[in-house]
Amino acid sequence: MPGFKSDFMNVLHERGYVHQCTDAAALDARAASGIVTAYIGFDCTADSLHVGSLLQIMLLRRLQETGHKPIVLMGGGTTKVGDPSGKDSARQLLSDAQIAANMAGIRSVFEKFLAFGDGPADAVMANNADWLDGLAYVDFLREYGRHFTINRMLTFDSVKLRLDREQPLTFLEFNYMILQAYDFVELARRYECSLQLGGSDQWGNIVNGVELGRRVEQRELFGLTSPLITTASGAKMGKTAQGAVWLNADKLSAYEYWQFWRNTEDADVGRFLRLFTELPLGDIARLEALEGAGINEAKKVLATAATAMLHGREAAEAAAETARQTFEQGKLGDDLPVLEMPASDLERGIPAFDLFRRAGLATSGGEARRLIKGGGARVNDRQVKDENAPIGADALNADGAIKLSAGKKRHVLVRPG
RNA sequence: GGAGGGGUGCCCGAGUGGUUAAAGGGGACGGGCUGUAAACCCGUUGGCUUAGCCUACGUUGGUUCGAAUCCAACCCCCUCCA
Repeated sequence: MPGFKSDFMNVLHERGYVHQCTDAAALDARAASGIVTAYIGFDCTADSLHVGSLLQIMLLRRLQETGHKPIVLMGGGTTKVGDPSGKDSARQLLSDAQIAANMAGIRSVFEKFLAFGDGPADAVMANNADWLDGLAYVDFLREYGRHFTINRMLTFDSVKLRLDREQPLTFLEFNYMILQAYDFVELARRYECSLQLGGSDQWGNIVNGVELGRRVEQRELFGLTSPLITTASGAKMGKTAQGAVWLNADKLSAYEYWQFWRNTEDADVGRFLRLFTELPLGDIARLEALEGAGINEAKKVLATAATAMLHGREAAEAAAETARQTFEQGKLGDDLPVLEMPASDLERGIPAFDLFRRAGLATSGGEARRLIKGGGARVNDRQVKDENAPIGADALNADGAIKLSAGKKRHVLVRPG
């Protein structure tokens, strides 16, 4: 690895954040001599971000740590268009109200990772709806559209993949890259922003922005992308038994988030520690050298560190403790998901399959029955044999709860409430 | 507007009148082995009040004892032509 002059570039390279960069040497010189303002755009397609976006958030955090200024760009405008990158078909169009609601859900997570304020290296938040919503179509086309050739746009992966696979690409989506390019120029004007970060799937969009900046503003802009993170066995990162790994606490508890990291594959532990925690590289090298079952200790460190960053130290420790009690001592941890059940229902008793469904351990009665037939369902650690057997108040343990388990890892506590 | 191809379960994809809740693969879930890992092996994978019933192969109608399979109209997608 070539030695860089700036902390920023050194840290990014050492920890494995860099996939491509438009001009690493020039960017390094810029970062070594003063504050660089950089941005990442986040589209508002859901009411919470998930771990797939965590790498981008970490990029901004590293940027700020090394003395530079992050801009979080909310895609209030671009979300109305929809990014075709990496997708086979257009997303359903979101209404303005949905976009606004999603943006509200997403915003809060950044405050956990970045320091916002008015200082020179404080993070700021912007919304591209502020300049995109009011664009006059013909003026915009004349001023910016002439800098884009169709010939070139057709060569970008986001477009090419769709066409190659004979999937429709609407003109609406086709415009996304132009709007994103324009975002970069607009941020350069408003904030002296000179660097756009993003995932590797954003390379085309980012390069377009860099070029547009040079053509219309004679500015030297930079782009830097991070690698696509997959697990060592090739799967896309960010799925758990329950679905997406959300960052908002109301969509995924600290305990479940901790579990997600705890279940990291052996081969990924070192890489994830470098990317998603702030442990010194020396400590990480020591942890990832652990062999056999020993590497589980490294996974716990990873889980607790990552969870602490998002949910706070206290919640992370509590999640670690719950996991310890549940998995290592066979007891009940306080942080397990809880299903509140009316006392009257418990008195009456509920068929086992229905209880598992209501606890969210199966999405339908049939799935719950299959779980039981397959021998994967347990009540208070005893296997359920009869799918219709009523489970009631007599199953409450000394602690006043019933422990339901689906498989070895998924547990829910049922409490009267 | 014209010609041709196509729309099947979470996804991909077979199936061209009955034994088809629909081959095969992927994914997912469960079990085994382990270390709450990977790999591998086994099972399951539409819903329900589950030895039964209901709903399903773009939509709506029709032919037939019987249709995902045949016919008609319509909707949507792809390719080429205008």
